[in-house]
Amino acid sequence: MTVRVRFSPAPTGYLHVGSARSALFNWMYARKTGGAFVLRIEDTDADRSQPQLVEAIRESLRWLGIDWDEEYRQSDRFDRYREVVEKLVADGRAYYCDNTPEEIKARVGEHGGYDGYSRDRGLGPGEGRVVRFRTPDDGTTAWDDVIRGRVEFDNADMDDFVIVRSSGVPMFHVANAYDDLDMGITHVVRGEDLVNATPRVLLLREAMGATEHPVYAHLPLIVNEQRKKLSKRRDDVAVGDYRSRGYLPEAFRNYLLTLGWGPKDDVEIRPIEELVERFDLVDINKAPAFFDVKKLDHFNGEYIRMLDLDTFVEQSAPYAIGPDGTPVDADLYRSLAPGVQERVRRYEEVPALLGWVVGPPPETPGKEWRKVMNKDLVPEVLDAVVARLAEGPWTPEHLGSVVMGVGDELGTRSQLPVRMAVTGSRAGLPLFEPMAALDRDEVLRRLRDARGRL
RNA sequence: GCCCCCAUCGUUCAGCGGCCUAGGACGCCUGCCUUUCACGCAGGUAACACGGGUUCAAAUCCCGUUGGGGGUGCCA
Repeated sequence: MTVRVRFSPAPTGYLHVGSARSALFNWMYARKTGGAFVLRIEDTDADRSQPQLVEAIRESLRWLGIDWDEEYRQSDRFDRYREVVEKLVADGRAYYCDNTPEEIKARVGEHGGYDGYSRDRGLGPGEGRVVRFRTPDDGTTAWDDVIRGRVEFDNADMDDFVIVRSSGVPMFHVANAYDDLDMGITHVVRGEDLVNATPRVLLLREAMGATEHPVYAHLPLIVNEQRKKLSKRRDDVAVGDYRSRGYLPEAFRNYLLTLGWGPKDDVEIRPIEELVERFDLVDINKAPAFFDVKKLDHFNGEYIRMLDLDTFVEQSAPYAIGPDGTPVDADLYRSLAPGVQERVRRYEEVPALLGWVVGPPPETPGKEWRKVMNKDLVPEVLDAVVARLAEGPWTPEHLGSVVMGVGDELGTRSQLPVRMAVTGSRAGLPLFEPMAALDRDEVLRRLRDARGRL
């Protein structure tokens, strides 16, 4: 039997970290087994689904290198769902119900939820009527989850849930159950927040005549520092945001994979092919995992440093800009790039490294400034450097020998105060090459300004 | 409230009854390299939630406690 998995997002928001991880694990499994990966847009809720978000989701998946073999949209399939629902009604497995939300609230059954009042009233379709699935009153519904082991629910705890809205539009459970059946999905890999939906879908499948069920694998949730499920509201989770902040898709994908799973040989950062080869659903962890941006940054830094120089320059060039957006000269950037490459963990860090080359240096926090500039001999260093830089060749080599020479003569570290004066920071790129790219007057002005502030 | 689930360093993955005086990675700390920072290299810090069983032997199996999470929609 060939494996068929699916990723089924609802287009109610941008692709976020949690869904991306679900998509990724499905994709990994399909690629590992040579199976098919189906993208199914679950847009049955017309009020909340936004068509333009479908393209945004597809775009984020593509960015992550997650490609799909088939694509469907549930809104194209309403007729099919209505047809199976009619069959369910005819078979006595579902029924029309005219109870209003207020009435439902009053009608709470023994186990909570709707008490099934309309079950045998023989209602037909009509204005304001929904279709409910008639859940069994006893017995249990269970499955062997690849990740969690056996999970069991008492049918008595499930109320007769709505499967078709009063608007006539089918809902999640039917659409999902029918599509998995119709599309021959063999493995359902999704977030743990969906476990409670599984018995309902299983019951629905049986009512639709299914004799076999897919293998279910419920992924542990990705949580924030409060250990709560990542939420679009509270947390910074849109995949697109990571993209624009300068994370590499390979790094992001690789990091995502280490949440809930890891290769047995402990080598975490490696080509996707090797990860696919070692991946298996049964090895996925049960406990929720915290999305640790610090570790993501480390992964991203590693991936950035693995890039060949041309690729790095090409990808990071848009970030080589000053405070007002002025781009750094392309040739200059290229010559500076090796130094940039080993210093950034995200491309968005690039401007801080060389914005001072095309714009004013950033305002240095007073504490930082004093730490460097309140040292002995700083005035002497700055005075000497200003004096000796007034003329002479304007090359990195000469700047270096002047600054270092002053330090040698005065027996102090001369680079730090000069760096602080010129770049506004005590940390950064090797100083003299970018410094030589500034005008002599500009450098002298910055040095004198700093001297004046002492 | 009711239903379902989870529990190893601060974080993450490993460990599926003896190889564990618990390993890797991130973070953090120290040192080396270096007249900045970073990279790199060498070290270090730090965990089996608790209580009962089972067993010759438990981080590993069972039960309970505690703590945490998910769900409980005419959302998916």
